[in-house]
Formats: sequence, structure tokens, C-alpha cells
Amino acid sequence: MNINKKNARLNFSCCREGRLRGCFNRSGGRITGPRRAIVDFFHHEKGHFTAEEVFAKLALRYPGLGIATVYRTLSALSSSGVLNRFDFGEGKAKYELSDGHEGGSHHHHLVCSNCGKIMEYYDFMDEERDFFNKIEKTLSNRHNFLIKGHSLHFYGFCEKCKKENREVK
Amino acid sequence: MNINKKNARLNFSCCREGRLRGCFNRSGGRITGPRRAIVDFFHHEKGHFTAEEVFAKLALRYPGLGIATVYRTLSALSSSGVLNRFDFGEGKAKYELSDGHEGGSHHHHLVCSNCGKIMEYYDFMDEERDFFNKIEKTLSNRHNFLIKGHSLHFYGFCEKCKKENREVK
DNA sequence: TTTTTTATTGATATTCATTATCAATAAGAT
DNA sequence: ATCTTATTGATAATGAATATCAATAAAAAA
Repeated sequence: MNINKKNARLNFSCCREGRLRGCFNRSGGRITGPRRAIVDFFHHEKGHFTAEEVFAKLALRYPGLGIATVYRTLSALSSSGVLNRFDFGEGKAKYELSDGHEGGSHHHHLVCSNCGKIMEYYDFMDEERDFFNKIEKTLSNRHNFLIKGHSLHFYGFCEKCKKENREVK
Repeated sequence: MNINKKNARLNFSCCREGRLRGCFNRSGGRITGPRRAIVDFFHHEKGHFTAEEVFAKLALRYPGLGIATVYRTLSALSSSGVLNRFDFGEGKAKYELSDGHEGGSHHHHLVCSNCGKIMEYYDFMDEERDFFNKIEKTLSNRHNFLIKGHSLHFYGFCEKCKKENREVK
């Protein structure tokens, strides 16, 4: 079953029509094979991926896919709030499912300023959830901003770099 | 008084020798005109700047400055935790003084996923401060990570984009 | 101070992530 | 089934960031 054959459809269990309409169709956008595949990708894989990484993984089951389409779709999904776009200083953007979005697994990042290592943590304190609920409500009102998600990065030095550089380079 | 004339020195009020040593010299790095100028720049200007913007501003009073040096210095200052490097989806990195660093004016960001507008807010709730004090302590211990600063970005839609797109594009 | 060593600089070539272009295709409307 | 046009894939173009390298100047040594 090849997605780019005429009328072929990917049929992942989580790939409900409603979600795709929410991502694309409501605003007049068309639901296509590549878009279907990319939205599904982010609902099945955990973590953050570059455009190249998304392309490489999807190309296996979708031989006709073009890298430009991946860039375009990631950009569109980011604009519509489905994905969040991050840059961790690696020279290329990474995308992950927005925490506001259905299925989004919320987490925060620890980024080593020296070696660039990225650690994720999922172990939230209840306090953390309460904090964000409250602050997002306050900010929405105060700045007339519709908040769809957030990213919290802590910068510093990982265990290894902390040891190696007593005096930071 | 031109900084790249032999032995010339910028002499900004905030440009204390100690700070520059902290940024560069402790680790064997040399204190040079360009580095002096760039560190000073971030202690005088508020907000976040691209390499090009830093270069353009400094080139006025420092005609000999090269763009490559700006990139190199920003990168080094970021690695050492003096600056934080952000990407707001504009295709180029922005740098700002790390909040952990002397003189750093701490703030968070609201980023419009549609038009890219970036809003800063400085008006923190007490709750917000307490939260970060506590969580940074917890995370440091739990993940053996030396935290020097953090960035909190809220993604969503600004007032204008909220109105214009009843159904989000 | 003068000399020596070598990290840093500025100019510029290069890399590579991302975007623009455009003819061909196919999604959704009629 | 046909029509309209948004989307696609291939690839050329752009541009931010990095690598290269001879010249320079900061810090150390004499």
C-alpha cells in the first residue's frame, strides 16, 4: 500500500480525519498524502526532529516524498500551532508536537551551553502544572495573546562539561 | 579614540576589567578590542540581537571590525554562558545577555506563531520568581546540571493574528 | 623595555539549511 | 466526470554561519 499511488491512504490508528481537518482543511488547505504522513509521524514519534530527520524516516515508506514538501509542511504546521519549532544552537531547526495539541507529550529541556547536549525531563511536579495554568491565564489577559503552548529551556552545563571545565571556556 | 588603534581602549563606565577576565581571560583567552566592544554592547543595549545587528551597531565606532569576529565572539560568549542564544523562527539566531550574568535584565517572551512578532514581558508575578528559584534547585540536583539561566517562550497568536484568522491558517 | 610566541583578527571562500521557482499533478468543488 | 487551483517534487537560489589563512597584536619571556 503505497501512499503516493492514486487514492492510496495511510491508515494509522491515530490518523483520524478530524485531526487532519483541524490542521489543514478548516482554513481551505487540502489534505494530502505527505501532510497526512507528516502529521502522523509526530503523533507516533516522541521528541524533536529536524526536517532532514523527518524526511529520512518517511522516505522509507513514502519513496516519492520531496524534501521541499517536508520543509513546507513543517513550516505550515508550526504557523498553525500544531508543532513547535525550536533551535538548540545546532544550526538546524527542530520540531515537536505542540503540548497544546492532542497527543502532545509535554516536557522541558536542559541545554548544555558548552557541548550542546539536550536533555528532556518529563517528571513534572504538580506545582509546575499549576504554575503554567495560572500564568498562561494571566498573560493571555494582560497581553491579549492566545497561548497555544510554551517552551522552557534551562541553559547551563551538563555533568560532563561541569567537570571538564572548572573554569569555563 | 579608536579602539583598533594600538593600545586604545574603550572605557565605558560598566566595562570593568574583572568582567572581561571572567568572560575570556580565566580560561586563557585574550582580552581584545572586539571582545571588549561586544561584551560592552550587551551591557548597554536591552533586548536580543542578531550577529548582523551587533556588527552594524559596532561598526560605527569600530570601522575595522569584521563580521566573522562577531560570529566567533557571540558563539564563544554563548558557550561560556554569558549570552543566551535564541531562535524565534526568523532564520537567524539572536543573542541576549544571560539573566544569570551581571546586568542581565531578565524577561520572558511571547512569540506569535503566525506573524513571528516577539513580545517581551518584564512584569513578573512573585509566583513566577518563586517557581523558578525552586525548580532550578530541584533540577540541578536531580539531573546534575549547573543551571546558569533559562528561557521561557509562550507560543500562540498575537492580538492582530487572532483577529485576522478566525480559523487559523 | 624589547623580543618571542601564538591566539585572534579580518577578508573571503565555502558549507549547508532553508526558501523560491515552476511545470506537473491531484484534491476538492461543480 | 470535469474543472479549478492548491500542492507537489526537482532543483536553482539565497543567505546565515563556518572554515581557511596570512597578518596582527595580546600576553609571556627575556
